[in-house]
Parts: sequence; C-alpha cells; structure tokens
Amino acid sequence: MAKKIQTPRGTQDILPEESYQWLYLENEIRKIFNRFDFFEIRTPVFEETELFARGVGETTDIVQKEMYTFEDRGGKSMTLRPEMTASVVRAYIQHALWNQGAVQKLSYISPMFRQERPQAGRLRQFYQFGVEILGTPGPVADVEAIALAMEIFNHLGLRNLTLRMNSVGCPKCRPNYRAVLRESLKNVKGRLCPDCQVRYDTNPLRILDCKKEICRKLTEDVPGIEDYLCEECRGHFNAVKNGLKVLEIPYTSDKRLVRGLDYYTRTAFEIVSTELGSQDAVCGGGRYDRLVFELGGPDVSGVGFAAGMERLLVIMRKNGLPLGEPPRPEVYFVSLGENAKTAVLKLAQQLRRSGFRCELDLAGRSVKAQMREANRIGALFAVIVGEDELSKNEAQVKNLENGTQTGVPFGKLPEFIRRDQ
RNA sequence: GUGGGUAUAGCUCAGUUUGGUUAGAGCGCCAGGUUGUGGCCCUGGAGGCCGUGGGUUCAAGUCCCACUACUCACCCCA
Repeated sequence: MAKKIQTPRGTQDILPEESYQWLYLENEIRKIFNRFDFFEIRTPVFEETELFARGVGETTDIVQKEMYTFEDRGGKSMTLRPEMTASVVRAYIQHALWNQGAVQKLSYISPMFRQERPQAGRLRQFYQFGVEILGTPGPVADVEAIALAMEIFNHLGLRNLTLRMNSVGCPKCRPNYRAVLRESLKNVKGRLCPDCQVRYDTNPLRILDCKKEICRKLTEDVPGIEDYLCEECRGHFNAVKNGLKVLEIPYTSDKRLVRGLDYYTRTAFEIVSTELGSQDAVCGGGRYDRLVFELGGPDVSGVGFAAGMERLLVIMRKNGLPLGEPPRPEVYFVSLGENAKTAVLKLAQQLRRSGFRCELDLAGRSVKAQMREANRIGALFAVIVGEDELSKNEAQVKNLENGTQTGVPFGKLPEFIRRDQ
C-alpha cells in the first residue's frame, strides 16, 4: 500500500467512469465556441520561462511561487504553462496572425499547471477552457467574450451564477486612482493586515481584494475606481455595461474586483458560484491592451477569459445537471466453440463498419458469463453464435431490454439491429 | 510555506473508548445453482503485513512518538 506509486500531489486520473462526462462537457463547450465562430488553438504545454515572467508579471504570485520551472538538457529554463493567455499571445506574435484578419478569435480547452497547495477546486494540473480575442480595443469584443462565457454556463444548465464587473483603468488613469486610494487609506494604514500594509506601497488596488475582515471594513467607504477613470476608460466601461444590458446579462459592479494578473487593463470580470466553497471563481477574465506589445508584437489589444473545468464539474454535480451518459454498446457477441469465435470476429467487424458499437468475449468465458458481461456493460443486444447458428447462418439475437429472442440471418444483422433498437 | 482533520478489502465504512485466540459488513468483482442464455434470488470464492517506521507491553488495527500521503482552510487563483 505504502510504496505504490500514485498520482503526484494535486493531480488526478480521470477514469472511464468519469471521462465520458469530460467528453460531454468538452463537446458542449466547443459547440458554443463554434456558434460564436471561434477557432481552437493548441500550444505547447511548456514554454520558455521568460514568456510567463514577462507576460504574467514578475510580481504576481503565479510567477513568484507557483510555476513548474525546470531546465531542459540544453540548460534553458522552461516552464509548464500556468495559464494560457501568454502562450496564445506568443503564438499570435510568432505567426503574425494579425495578417490573417484584423481580429483573431481563438479558443482552447487545455491543462494548466501551478504548484500550489491543493484544496477543494484547486489542483496542480487543472483544465481551463477559454478564449482570447486579439486585435481590437472595441468594447463589443469585451461584451462578446463575457456573453460567450455566460452562454456556455447557461447552455450547460447553470443558474445562480454571479457576474462581477469592474474596470481597472489604464496606465493613464490608474496612477491617479492609486494615489486617491493611498490618500484615503493613509490614516488607517497601520490597522490593515500585514499583507495589505505591504500592498499599500506596492499595489494598493489589491487591498480592496483582501478577504480579511479588518481590511474589508477599513476599505468599505473608500471610493471605487469608477469615479476616477479617464474619459476613454469610462466610455469603454459604459459601453461594455450597455452591451450587457442589451443582451440582458445581469451583473453586479464590484469595486473590489481587481484581478491578480499584471496584464489587465480596463475591463475585469469574474463569474462566481456560491457552491464552490472558498475557491468560488469559476471564470475570470478581462482586457489586456498592453500585453501584445510588451511581448514584442504590434500595439494591439486583447480580451479574454479562462474558466476552470474541475470547478465547473463540481457545480454541475452539486446541481444534478446532465453530464452525458456512459456509452453502451449496441451489440455484445456471445460465442461458444472455436468456430463460432472465429465467425464472431468477422461478424463484429462487419457490424462495426455499419457503425455499431460492438463487443465480444476476449476472455474465453462461459456462455453464462458472456451473457452476464453483456448485461453488465449495458449492451442492447446479445448476438449469440454457436454450432447450430453456424450451420444455419443465422444468429440468435436477444434484446436485453425486453428479453425477446429471434433468429436473424448473419447478413441481416445490421438492419435488424437498426430497426429493433 | 502555515494551521486543522483523516489514514482498516477495488469503493463506502464498522472495529480503536475499556490492548487479548483465524480483522468484519454492504457494494463491486469472479464462479456455481441452468449439457448454450443476462437482470432478481440463493450459495461459494478471491481480495487487507489495519498508510510507513519506531516505541511501550507477555500481547498492538487498538496506547505513545515520528514520518508520509490524502483532505480542508489561509495566501493566491480557474
């Protein structure tokens, strides 16, 4: 028991009993991606470390303490991707995708890696689905990204989600607000939690996001950033909110919403569920108008979101929402005798080519055991072949739902099964 | 990185308080009850160095210590 090798901490196997649910989710998510005319992008699971250091931000927790970084045999520092945006932007630049159309709409469903202490809804290898819209600063793109996220959750049957909205401004107006924030917290600085006292100097916006009781109280009446946005940012934010109204997507404005990644500008949003415990965000995203340029590309804007598959699954299971059905074979071949086993091999191949999911006995078991197996895996029909059947070229086909059994000529099996199921 | 909880069969868990001969149940799995027929039922079987190491004791699944793993929470995030 003790020495068996098991999955590394914070990782999990997804076994057949569960994997069909993942396939269902991925299929449904891709359906909605398609309706919004997004195209899937796949990038390497590891990148040069520098990409994330520059892209995500040197000061973020992700870069400072959560990355899986290693040296390859050539001595280069590589990192398992902790998030997708930096990789997508890298690919966008590397392949000059702006030449393939003014706006690129890219989607993904991929594993991410962060070396954190695991807990409910937080794993070291976890799956995110998301999109990036590159090449336009227009607020409609923000609205489309948010609408797409909401549409996926809606399509999957999720209700009771809350969309939180804020703007984090731009390099022009954020410094002003930062100063306002510092000013209004000046007198209570000493009472903030130790972390926030540091944040006061390094990144005061994060104080708003602190979950500590004291800090929340002290920041309760602090002005929000909305009143201090520059004209452009205010206009953008209003346009986004208008778009949401047009689409009848409810949201709450939340001055405390300050996303943790450095690259965000203007729109920041988050979709939370009350059913996730303390890791309540199922989706987070926003606009990043400087990232492409900072990573060496043209000065174009981007907006996107990422959502957690495992967290989504948690919510769906709690709400008893449909997650697909485990596949059942149409046919289980029951054979007895060497000749029959050979014949059944061939019959199975023919039925499979007709599109049926077929199974046959690989373990050389008794007829009874084969029947039991057919029942256990939920086969619709047992097709029984022995010496008698071989001589008549006719199989005994038993409908396992209602127990009726009929003789069916080998050649007529596909049409019989198609008709009778 | 810091704290709390847990660790007995593939799974869910009894047994630990009051140490005492071969460690249990349900589910699942396998097989028999039907010389070639599933489900329900009956019968049987396989499967556990009771997380690992050490200690106390005549005797440890049970008491003590350490370690490890899992889990929940903090930080932060999807």
